[in-house]
Amino acid sequence: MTSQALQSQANGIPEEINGLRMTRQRQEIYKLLVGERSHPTANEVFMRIKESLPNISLATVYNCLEALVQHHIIRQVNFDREPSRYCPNLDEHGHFHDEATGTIHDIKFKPGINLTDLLDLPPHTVIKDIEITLRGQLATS
Amino acid sequence: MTSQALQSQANGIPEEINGLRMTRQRQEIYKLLVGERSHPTANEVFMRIKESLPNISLATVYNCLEALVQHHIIRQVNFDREPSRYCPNLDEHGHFHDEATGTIHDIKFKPGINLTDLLDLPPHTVIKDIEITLRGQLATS
DNA sequence: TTCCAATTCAGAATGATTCTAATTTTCCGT
DNA sequence: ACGGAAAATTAGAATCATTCTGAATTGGAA
Repeated sequence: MTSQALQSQANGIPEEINGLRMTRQRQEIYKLLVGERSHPTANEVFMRIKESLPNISLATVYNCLEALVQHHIIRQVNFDREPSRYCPNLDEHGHFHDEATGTIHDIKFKPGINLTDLLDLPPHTVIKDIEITLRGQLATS
Repeated sequence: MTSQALQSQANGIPEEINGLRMTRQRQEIYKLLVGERSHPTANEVFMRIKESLPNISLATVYNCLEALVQHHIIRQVNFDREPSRYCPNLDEHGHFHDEATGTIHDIKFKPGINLTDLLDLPPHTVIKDIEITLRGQLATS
């Protein structure tokens, strides 16, 4: 392979992210997630990814998603006990679940807000992760 | 039954809460939840409730918990895709999951905090429910 | 090339939860 | 109290997202 190998590939995704080797399957899945911000489930990813990788298996989709999550390349989002959804937005943000349409929307925090300042936490607590989820409806008018 | 039936029973739980008839099973499950604030799973409730109701079935535990949740008598709490947990605390609060011990702690908000004020929500949004979950560790010293 | 580890794969297994259909209990009008 | 309808309970089967297993493939280093 040419010097290109050192930088990135035709599809623009580097060979390695956060110490995770970006195999073809991982690349395609990551690209799909970045492309459509619809917070798809593993099964939805599986169905859509077949266009580019017709022989991929569902187990691989789960494997890849888990690897991407563990290397902090994407985030896993859960609503109640529904199937997990996956999100390429790494900024601190919440998720709003529109009950009318079933769609998920990223919710930014207003500037200068530090969540932990607002919570009555026990002293010496080390917070690794905060998740905020909202459920409701986008008014029609 | 005497006039007692109109007010409440020996165990102190009324015959009806929020329009839900409090059967023996629902009473015992609710009492157990109020008694120990450990946020048990359905299966943990099932195992512990057998002391007072040896013949209860797991399906009934699920039925009762669902009925209590739907009538806003208790709350269902989910962490990632772990089994659901149940919580009798109806005040608005978050949940802190201590990774070291696996225990769940209720987290109050500091006074005067309105969560929705801090979020960059789309206009005309009707929020039905907010959930805040934290993951981390209680420092040892 | 050759070897070893990582990855992928298909299908089986798991486990929390829900469903089903049959009983039992409760409610209410008589 | 009595009878019937509705609600609740029950045991076990079914569901379904996810994880596991073991074999096959791939990739990278020597």
